[in-house]
Amino acid sequence: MTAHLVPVESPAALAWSVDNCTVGRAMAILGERWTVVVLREVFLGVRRFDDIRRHSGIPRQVLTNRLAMLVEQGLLQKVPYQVTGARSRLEYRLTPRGLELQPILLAIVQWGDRHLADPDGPALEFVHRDCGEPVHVELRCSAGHALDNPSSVTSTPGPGARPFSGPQIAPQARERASRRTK
Amino acid sequence: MTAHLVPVESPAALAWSVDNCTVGRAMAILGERWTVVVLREVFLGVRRFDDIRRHSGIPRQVLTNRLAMLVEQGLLQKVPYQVTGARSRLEYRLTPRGLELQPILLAIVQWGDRHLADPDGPALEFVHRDCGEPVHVELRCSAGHALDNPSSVTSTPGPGARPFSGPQIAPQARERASRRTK
DNA sequence: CGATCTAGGTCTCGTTGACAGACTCAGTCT
DNA sequence: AGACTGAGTCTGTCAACGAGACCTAGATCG
Repeated sequence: MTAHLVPVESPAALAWSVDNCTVGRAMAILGERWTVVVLREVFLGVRRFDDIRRHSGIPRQVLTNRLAMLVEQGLLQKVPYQVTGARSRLEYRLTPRGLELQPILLAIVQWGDRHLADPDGPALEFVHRDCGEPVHVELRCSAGHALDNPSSVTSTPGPGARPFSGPQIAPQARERASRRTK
Repeated sequence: MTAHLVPVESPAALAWSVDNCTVGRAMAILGERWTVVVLREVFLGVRRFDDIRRHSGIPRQVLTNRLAMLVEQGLLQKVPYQVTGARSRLEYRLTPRGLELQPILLAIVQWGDRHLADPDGPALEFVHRDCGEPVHVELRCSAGHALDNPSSVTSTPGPGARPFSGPQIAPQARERASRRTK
């Protein structure tokens, strides 16, 4: 009889499928090494290809890909601009959908500044345009309560929840028919 | 004289180096395809290797790597557990540093639910443990003002700011030196 | 006893993505 | 005409991803 070291409960979340959880989908967009850095640049007002590239150090090809992907996903749009005495070119601006990423970006900045900043502090601060005070992200429920510690948040299945029907991976001996497309 | 199509201002952010901006560093951790999905699982209470793998569909090798990286970065820690009649094993739990990622995760969920959810709605909802009301992320400045639209946030150089000293990319001159060897 | 199950991994290998460096192209400036 | 500039494309190398098979220690079953 072995005494267990921590109480063993089976997490309720395991009963629910997660294959339509939007975290996975969002991270399919945001979860590439440079995507969020590109967005940071655009939020900072750096909107032109070479400006972004020089300012952030992203390789050309990668920047091309990321920008195209972000346009395709509807987070950025191309807007023509023209400096006097040059031909018209395109710059990248946030769409409304892209603007709504701001809380994500600020949450990342907030965490990064707290845990990854240089000893002399963060390079960049985000402030309220009206009063100049620094901005932070906070959690609040619809009843208006501020949620200050992480454990006061819990999760429940939402309207789109589906029961978790075993491993949708490979049940180990699935018919080995369809894979060979070579 | 060519009239320009949009007002052309040089963004102030270009004057400041961004190479110690914490967004880049944070994304070096979070900006891998599956990292945030792993974190979601752990936040949901799914803490064991195979549970995470089956529940989320992450490939084994990738999960191994992500977990090791997250432990190394101090976001997760290994805690031994034991189900009765089995040997002691390890599960992964959030460290305090990891728990502080919750706003990021919730900001992603919030954006994803709004823009990427199935028509029947999100699969998962996060609620206040005490009152059951859904949780959302909001921006607020230190003076207590709620910031509801993205343009009321602006950025200024912070204490660690350094002036931007040209392209730290390739200082290579544009000389057509050598023929390409095919 | 040997066979089997299970959790948590490795190993191998083909595909995709990151990245650097060179080349292109259209319009402008000298 | 020649050089410059912004925004790319092309090419080749190398790391990361992803699928599937294999491995291992302890528990259990026949």
